[in-house]
Amino acid sequence: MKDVAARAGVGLKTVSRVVNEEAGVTPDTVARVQAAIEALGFRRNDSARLLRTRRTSSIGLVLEDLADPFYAPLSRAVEDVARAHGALLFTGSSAEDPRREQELVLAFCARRVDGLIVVPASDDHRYLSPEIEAGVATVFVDRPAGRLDADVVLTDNAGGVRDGVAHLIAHGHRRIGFIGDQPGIHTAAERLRGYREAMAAAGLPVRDDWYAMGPTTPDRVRASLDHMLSGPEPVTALLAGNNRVTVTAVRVLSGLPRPIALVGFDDFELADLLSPPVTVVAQDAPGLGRTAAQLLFRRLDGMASDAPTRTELPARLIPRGSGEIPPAS
Amino acid sequence: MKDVAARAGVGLKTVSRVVNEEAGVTPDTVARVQAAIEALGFRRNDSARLLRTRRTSSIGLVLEDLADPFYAPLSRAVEDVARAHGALLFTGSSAEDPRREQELVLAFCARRVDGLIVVPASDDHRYLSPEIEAGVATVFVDRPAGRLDADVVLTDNAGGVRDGVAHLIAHGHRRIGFIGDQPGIHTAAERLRGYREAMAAAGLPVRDDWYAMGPTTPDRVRASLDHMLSGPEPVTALLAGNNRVTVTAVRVLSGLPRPIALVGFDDFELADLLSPPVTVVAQDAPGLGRTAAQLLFRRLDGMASDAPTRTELPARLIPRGSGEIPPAS
DNA sequence: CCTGACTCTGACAACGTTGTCCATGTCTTG
DNA sequence: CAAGACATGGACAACGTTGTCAGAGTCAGG
Repeated sequence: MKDVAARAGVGLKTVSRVVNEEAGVTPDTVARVQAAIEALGFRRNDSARLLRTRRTSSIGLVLEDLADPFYAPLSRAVEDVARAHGALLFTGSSAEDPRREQELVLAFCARRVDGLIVVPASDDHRYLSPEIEAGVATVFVDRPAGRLDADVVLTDNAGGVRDGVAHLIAHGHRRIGFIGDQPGIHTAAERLRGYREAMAAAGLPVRDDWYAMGPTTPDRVRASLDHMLSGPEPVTALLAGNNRVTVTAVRVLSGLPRPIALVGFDDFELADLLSPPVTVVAQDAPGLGRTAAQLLFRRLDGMASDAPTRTELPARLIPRGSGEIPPAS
Repeated sequence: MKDVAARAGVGLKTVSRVVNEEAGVTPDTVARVQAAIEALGFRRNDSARLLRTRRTSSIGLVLEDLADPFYAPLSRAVEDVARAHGALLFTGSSAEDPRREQELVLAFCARRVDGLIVVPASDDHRYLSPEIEAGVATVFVDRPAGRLDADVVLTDNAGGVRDGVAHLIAHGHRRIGFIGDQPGIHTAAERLRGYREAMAAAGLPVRDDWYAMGPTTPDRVRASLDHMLSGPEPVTALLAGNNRVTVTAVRVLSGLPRPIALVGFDDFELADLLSPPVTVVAQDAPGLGRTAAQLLFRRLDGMASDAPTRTELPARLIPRGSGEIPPAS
């Protein structure tokens, strides 16, 4: 910048003014400075600029896995909102590891991001309160923060599962199974709750061997499913608690002599091309990201100190056929 | 930091030393400083630090769409390598718009990222040469840079398609169709080349109505496919030039009275669950990202000025059945 | 007791920008 | 023509850190 000033024969501050398109510079001078910038290939150093202005125009996004088909569109939505607000996006995957989540979050804070969007991997976010007090706007998405009162944007997991189970009930099922992720994960617990509520609302019992919670590896899902199908009162329909479960379920069910009704949680590409096409309860992944990001920027634009909010986005049942298979009589 | 120094009763530089775990500070002093840091909730401002050290420990990734099932795992692989090198990752989607690509790249440069990984959306990257000369390591992925000599990591697109076509030929096909993306896109052109080469290698002609290049919207793909199937010498097998084409092709083909052999380019989840299971030529998306990122950090660690390299990763044929349907006699 | 070597520590400048404030020159108006 | 208003430009400090260097203290050996 010094070089540019020298070459254009003006003061440092004048170059700054030109770069920032501030008013109060003669067109003639502007031209001279522009020429010098061009000639020297000068590019403003935003790090320095931001050190001075104390706004980095960047936000950090921490999620479980950037490559996950659910989080990828969420990230993209966040990115779009960030772009609209002139901010750049740092991303990081926590891989469901609380320590890694914290590392990432604190690294972003050290970079002095303006705001943070976090899909919690840990259940204790008190480490964040000094940062929040220091002015880092923070929005949690998909799962609520642990031991911290902060903005959160969620899917109505319980409601979605209720709709899914109700769909199965409406098609004549009475013995319905549920396979979900580890109960410590908030979304998994919520979905289980939805399952119980829907069954209860229809006056149906829930046998202990009709539901299983735990890691959603193919082996485990397969075992749980076998168990549900071979007990004294085998289920005639299954609600799969997330997309990994759904995929494994489709594999197992396709090998069965007669089909079993299935509703999956989370939509996935090509669900409509399977046979039978898979009915799902779809979350609005881009919606979650967009909503969270918009909330973040609203905080940044002034409503900083309002009370934390909780937003719930509906899940949507997409009937495709697999939920409409009637129970064997 | 000033406050910390005052509270601990030491000089500014000593705090700096403690924060950076530099040697040569009495354990006693370290403890006092640590206590002060703790008490004040101090966190080093990396922006300032990086202004001084001229290394931001961050890299920028520009790709077409963060949410795309091909690019998401690529990003994740880049992120993992970056983390291993202690760097943070900026991401941005160009949405195949050259202007947006340039905006993102230059914004990252203004932030003084150490390096850049770019999936080109434009065909002219000369705007990058001043940055590269200024020391920003740059690696292109998936497609080569335009009018610029730079590192690039590619899939062997032509080779992959050759294998796919050879697979179809091996199963008795002679009239094979190809539907690809717009010919201006490097990967699409390469794949078309592979198709032609494989046909030529087998001594087979290629009729003009056997291949179609253009936007891969469902409508267009459907039209192209109809055309190939209804001409005087209808194709008996299809090579789909990317995953969007594959999906549409599966939809159309499943409605046909008798099946047609299909090989898709790019693997996709659940391909094995469709009926028939879809044979594909799979790219190694994480491999592309990993290789590019590793190359980037090698550049950063010293081999800055070596000549640009070109790396080609193989594509892998995954036979699943849809390519083994014999031609109607 | 002096010297030299060594260990800690702190003052200061610098990184590249922007905000503040003042100086200069020009124009308008009474 | 004088005086004030306005437009333009520049000097300087500051943002929060680190690199350089030199000063202060400690210790061992002569």
